[in-house]
Amino acid sequence: MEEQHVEASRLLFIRRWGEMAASWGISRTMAEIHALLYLTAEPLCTDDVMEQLSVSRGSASTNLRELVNWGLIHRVHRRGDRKEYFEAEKDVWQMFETIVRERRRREVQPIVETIERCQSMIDDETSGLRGQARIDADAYRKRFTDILEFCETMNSLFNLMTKAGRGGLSPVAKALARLAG
Amino acid sequence: MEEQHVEASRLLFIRRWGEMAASWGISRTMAEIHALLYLTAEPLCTDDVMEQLSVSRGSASTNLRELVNWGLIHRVHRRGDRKEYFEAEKDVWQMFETIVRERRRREVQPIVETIERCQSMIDDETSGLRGQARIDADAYRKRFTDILEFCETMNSLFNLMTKAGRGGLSPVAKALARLAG
DNA sequence: CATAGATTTCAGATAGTTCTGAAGAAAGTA
DNA sequence: TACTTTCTTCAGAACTATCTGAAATCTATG
Repeated sequence: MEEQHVEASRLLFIRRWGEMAASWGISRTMAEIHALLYLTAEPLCTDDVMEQLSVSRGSASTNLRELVNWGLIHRVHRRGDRKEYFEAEKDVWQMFETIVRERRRREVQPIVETIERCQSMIDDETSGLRGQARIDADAYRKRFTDILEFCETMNSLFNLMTKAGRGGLSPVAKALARLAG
Repeated sequence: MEEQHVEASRLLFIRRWGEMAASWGISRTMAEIHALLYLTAEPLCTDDVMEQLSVSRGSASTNLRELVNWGLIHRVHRRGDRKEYFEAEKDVWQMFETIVRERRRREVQPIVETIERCQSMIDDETSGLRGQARIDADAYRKRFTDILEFCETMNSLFNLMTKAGRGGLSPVAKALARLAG
């Protein structure tokens, strides 16, 4: 086999992409399927995925559905063929935007909602407090506000990143450099 | 108890911060300890953490060490007291920088290294390939390059952000919001 | 250097997640 | 309708991550 290094690089990438999954809150198999489809030019069917990654039909089915839900892969129907095929989004920036949108929804949004609730809980009560209790409440209020601002900054950063990809990094970099003084 | 809402908001925040942990690749207890220390004005010792969060000594010890490794909390020594106390970084911007730095190291860096290896594996071999094998190798090269470019853009953006952050969170947050539209 | 208090470590227990394989549903075809 | 192929679902199995509790280690002090 002359292409053994090419094939090895393919396997290495799939493996590593899967190993990274844990720190992204994604299951290893789901990430491996995504990597496989990202590298493969033609759409693959469930049996291809099962065979290439050595996973069961149930797992392949579930993880493919989840990837479709995320919007990272699409179903492809071939006329005259009963099977369903799947194809990954190949535009990296589009992929990134999708991942960011999902992660923001899962990670940042719940915190924002909780903080807002925490703030209103404190506001309900602060005016009636005196002495140390009042001081404590004010300290919490400050911490909650800081976190909220932090989340908003994260959101802006995410927006900025997706923009940066489209127009190129340079305009964003300049704007930030100006800010940094 | 007049402060029951204040206390409730404290518990709610700690709980939610912990629940979020999974999608950040951080253990729940570690996140809860961080939330507890973030909200508490005075440094706490291991026993305080054990009592307030109902966790074992071993778990408290391990998770506190891990938080120190991340740089999210500091050890505080009190003269005349053998116990060690822990205090969270309260500057949210500093916290943001720390989290981003760690996540980049854990999530982005390994991918970059893998891609570089994949690329060199392909380069070793491409010139000798002809026909379909050559076309496949070129396609892989393109996919790897796309991912690498993406990682580099992320890195640049993080660098700029942390630079921009020196002047305090609020102006940066506002400027980012404006930039991001 | 012996002791008591504090911290760390780690083998085994527990809890949580993901996978498997087979049954059943759905959809196309004769 | 009966049959075939494909897809989905889900109970139980397998695996992984995290915690517990106690023993070992460390450290300050008389």
